[in-house]
Amino acid sequence: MPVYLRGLLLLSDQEQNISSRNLADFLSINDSQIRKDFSYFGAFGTPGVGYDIRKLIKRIKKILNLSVFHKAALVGVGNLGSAILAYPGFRMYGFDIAAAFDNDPKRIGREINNVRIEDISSLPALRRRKISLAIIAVPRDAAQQTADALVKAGVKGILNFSPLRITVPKKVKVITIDIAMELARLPYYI
Amino acid sequence: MPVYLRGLLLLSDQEQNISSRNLADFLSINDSQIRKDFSYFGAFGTPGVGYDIRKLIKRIKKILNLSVFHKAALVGVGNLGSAILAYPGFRMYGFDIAAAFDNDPKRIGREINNVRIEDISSLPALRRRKISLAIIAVPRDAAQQTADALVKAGVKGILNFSPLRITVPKKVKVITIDIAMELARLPYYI
DNA sequence: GCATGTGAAAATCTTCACAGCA
DNA sequence: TGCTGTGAAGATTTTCACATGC
Repeated sequence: MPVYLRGLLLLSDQEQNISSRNLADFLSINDSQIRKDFSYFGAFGTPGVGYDIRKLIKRIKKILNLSVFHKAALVGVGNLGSAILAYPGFRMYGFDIAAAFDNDPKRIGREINNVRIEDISSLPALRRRKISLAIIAVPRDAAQQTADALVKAGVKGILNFSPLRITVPKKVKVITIDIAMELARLPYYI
Repeated sequence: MPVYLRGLLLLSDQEQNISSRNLADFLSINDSQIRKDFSYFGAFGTPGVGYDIRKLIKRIKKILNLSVFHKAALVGVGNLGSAILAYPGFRMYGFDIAAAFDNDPKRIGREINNVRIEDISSLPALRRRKISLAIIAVPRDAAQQTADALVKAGVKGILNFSPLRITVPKKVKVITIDIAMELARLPYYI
């Protein structure tokens, strides 16, 4: 579903409707895969016409729990963290990086993209501020303690950029992006 | 295999041997999955003992074509690109970011982590320098033209950080990391 | 006894093919 | 006619269970 959503968002300013066949071509997958996947969530399209892209986006956003705007916190405002703060791509999925934290006094108080960098000791306030998503972009040695602090602050989902395996209670969902590992997949194909 | 490699690299400074059971626990997967996967590439372990971690790492690196050191080029030295240049995690997989390119005259000539930033017009030299992997970290509007230039320069594998779908000849392998899309997967679970 | 490697079984995922609707 | 939604078939992946080797 996230992949379909991304494809549809990219297509939405070009077309009004799309068939499963055309979306499949765009995403380089099989068309009945798409129809089958959508069918698990009920009917989305019109026979003979296809899918209304804007409606479909709304529907998928609802399924993915993206129809309400979400606030996310960023922990670690080094190079990677700064890149994330400056990245404009979150908005179209219904996200806002609403808070940023670091432990470096030189960074605290600065502002990037209208977000003021706070001291990491203020993490517990996330609960009160109703921020339940976080992005970890700290050095690897600090990843686990950051995760612990986030969980304590009531965070329910974490996007983790450290290559370390972080341990959290299983009610908390972690998605890890290990850039080096992704790069390491390439030589196999060449 | 990349996931196994990462786990083993993390474990290698703690243990000498590991059983499929223990590795499975560490990675939160099923143990026969691991044995089955390894069996496709021949026998790796010793019954009654398990797997020699260092040997296993060597073996998997060979399978993934990581046993020779690879050079990679980075295109786009903004925030994200700088983070990638500064990231120390590539080395353990056998990688080196050996070149960096940008089109901003203010950045060209600077050095980050012993890599001098070159003008993007020098991309064609990648072929001569035997660099066949590249990382695209440019603004989204420049992603496709960057990919085109890389393909022309003989690059065979691309790690793409732009959310746009880039089109390349099918002999070129592209792995896309869309940070916003990954974050968008979290709210479903919470 | 302990853990691998592997056929066989079970579960899941993908594709086919077509009835039915716009 | 064109395309959806979906049972059924086919393909693949995952798990089981155990004979074999250290």
